[in-house]
Amino acid sequence: MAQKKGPLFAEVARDISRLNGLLQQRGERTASTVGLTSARWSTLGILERAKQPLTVPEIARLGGQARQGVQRLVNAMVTDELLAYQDNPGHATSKKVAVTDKGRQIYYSLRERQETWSERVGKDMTFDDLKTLAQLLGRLLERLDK
Amino acid sequence: MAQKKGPLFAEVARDISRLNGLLQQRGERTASTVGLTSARWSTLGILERAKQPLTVPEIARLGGQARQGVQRLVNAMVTDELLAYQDNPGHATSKKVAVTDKGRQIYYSLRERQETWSERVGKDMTFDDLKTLAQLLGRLLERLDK
DNA sequence: TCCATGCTGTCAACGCGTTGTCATTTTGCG
DNA sequence: CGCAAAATGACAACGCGTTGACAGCATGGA
Repeated sequence: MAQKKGPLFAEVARDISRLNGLLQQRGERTASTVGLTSARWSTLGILERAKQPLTVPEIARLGGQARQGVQRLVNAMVTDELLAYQDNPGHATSKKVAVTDKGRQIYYSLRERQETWSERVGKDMTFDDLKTLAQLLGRLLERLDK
Repeated sequence: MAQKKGPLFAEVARDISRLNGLLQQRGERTASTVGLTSARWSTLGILERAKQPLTVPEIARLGGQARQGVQRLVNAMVTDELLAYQDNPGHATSKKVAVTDKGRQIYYSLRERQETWSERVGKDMTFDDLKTLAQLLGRLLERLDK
């Protein structure tokens, strides 16, 4: 190997942490305009992308989070009528979680807003840059996931 | 523009959040072997990279965090003798924060460990890949920071 | 010099992630 | 079929990030 990857990797790790903070901060701000938090927003996103009701542990696995935290979040969101529990034919106690009309409506209004924002942020990156970035991050993710 | 960047950007954002989680989890595990947390580790890192004592607000700015949270962390680390307050000639109440010998020793033992780990993780990425990744993340960071 | 403005430390409340534990249900294997 | 192992919901404790508020110090301009 010509050069050490370690320091470079450390820089990447710092950048990711920093970016995550900025993105979350931005997400928090955007989401708050409709009374959401970024955690709730991304939970809605997971369910919408799945296009079907999921159990709490399934949501947790898809989001790479502890099921206990997701449980707490989902319970709160059910109380707020963004989500609703449905009976799960295959399981007596682990109910399916579905997005309500209210939740869906809020989610898509945020999606629009985020769309225009991300277009603006990505202004000085080409489509290919973004694709490369997504590809590299994906590889890293795959590597770290196991 | 040939294709929409929005969805791609959303994917990048999700990847960053996910990677941040995995990296923090890993950092937590590594740091815990010497009785540290990843937040304390990165605080030590900021001070070591600065190569000089800093005030709490300076640390917060460098880390992109709220000064109140950093203050709490630093106070705890001073109690644990990882950091120490020094008088600040230019300011009566905002003391400088310095790394103690104990803190420095722990930090560098972690650096070694992280070095070998990151070499292993970066195994299936070339040096150029990592460089490209760092460059793209840096651009994004710069864009979002303002 | 004085005073408005900003910076700093501290305390509090909150959101959200983690891990651990426990009782209960579900599962899959012998 | 039966039973051990895994999955699930719940509750708790904790770490660490945020914002808001408030009092005291620092700084710069009138």
